[in-house]
Amino acid sequence: MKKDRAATESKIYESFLSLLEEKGPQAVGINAIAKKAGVSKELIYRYFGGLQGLLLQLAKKGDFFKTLLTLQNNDLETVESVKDFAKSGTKELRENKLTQEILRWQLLENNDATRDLFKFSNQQIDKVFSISDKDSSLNHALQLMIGGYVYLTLLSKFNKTFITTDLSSQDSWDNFDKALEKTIDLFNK
Amino acid sequence: MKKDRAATESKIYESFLSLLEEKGPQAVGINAIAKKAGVSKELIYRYFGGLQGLLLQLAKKGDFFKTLLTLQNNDLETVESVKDFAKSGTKELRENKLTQEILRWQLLENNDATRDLFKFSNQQIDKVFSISDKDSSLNHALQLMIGGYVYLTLLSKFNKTFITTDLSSQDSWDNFDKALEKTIDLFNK
DNA sequence: GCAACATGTAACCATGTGGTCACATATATT
DNA sequence: AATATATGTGACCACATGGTTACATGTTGC
Repeated sequence: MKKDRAATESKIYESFLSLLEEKGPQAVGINAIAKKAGVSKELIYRYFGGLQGLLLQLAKKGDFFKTLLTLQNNDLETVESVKDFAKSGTKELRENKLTQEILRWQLLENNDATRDLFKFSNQQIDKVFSISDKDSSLNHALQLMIGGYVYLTLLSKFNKTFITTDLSSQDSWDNFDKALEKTIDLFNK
Repeated sequence: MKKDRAATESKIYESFLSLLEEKGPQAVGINAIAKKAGVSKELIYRYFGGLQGLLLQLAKKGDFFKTLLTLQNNDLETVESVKDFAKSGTKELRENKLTQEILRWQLLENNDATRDLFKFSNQQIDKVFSISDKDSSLNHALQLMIGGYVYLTLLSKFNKTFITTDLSSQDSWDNFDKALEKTIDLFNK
């Protein structure tokens, strides 16, 4: 039997990530992770300090919101740049399943184990989305719409429609993008 | 020992409701309900057909969205009536914890047990929020904002802030309402 | 009163959970 | 080579889960 701690740690961490990504927060447990990694769960406690440690590791590595953070460098002075930013942001959100599951998780609980992870991911969100505008109404309108985007994205995992909108159709998301752009325009007129 | 089936059924159903309302979907289980009702769980199977039956009962009784449905009668022709409707809707959502937990539940799973409940509650949402406007952009903008309201409401249970906004402050919700109103205005200009 | 039925309980089952344990085996150190 | 240490395993624990069973007791109809 070969022994390779680095490889084992990697197997555990990757199993944890893919489990979260594929099956959501509810499916993430010590037993499930150990089984998926093909390893004794004792090692998860020994190497990571249990589930809490794995979440902390995820927080530190922070391999979510990457794309959004690179966009952060863009100046957001012109209306066009804000619109571009919004469009990239919504796309990133729809494509990044791991981020989605972390956001879903935040709607379920907030305890010692998850606190660090959420704290970090929220810092990321703050960095990206803190668009301080003179017009506080625009700020709140944008925050509502961003929240709406998150909500509809999470909802689309289990629901085909929201009110009259088909969440499985790319057209719908294009329309949401357009509505978002138009709102930005209207507030800037 | 007194025997009163009606009273027992009521105890079970009420325990189920308050458990869902207070602790969310994850806390709702046969054992927990039976324990809270102070009754043998066998009776839940016998009288309701298990958890699935309880959910079905909730769907049929449908004692959520009541306030919103009475508002439905308002004509939504004038801009002012749409704004009033929006304001009442957001208030109702923030106050109705049971509705909130059902909406939260929809973000977690969709299986045989929950299907009927979600189907019914979505029909209610559709009735209330199907504002067909000539301007499809306004429609999508409103849907994003409604979704955002739902998201932020659910988020506020475990999180104090979203981006820069204090979710525990009434002012914040007033500002969201104002932003919603202003958006409606801008689209109608 | 007595039989039939409705109502209620507690024990039990298989399974799953997080967590710990003693132990085995591979790798490093002396 | 012998010893110490790092790595890995499987059994085990207490507890909780959904679900079923056998049984006891209250209520009703004859």
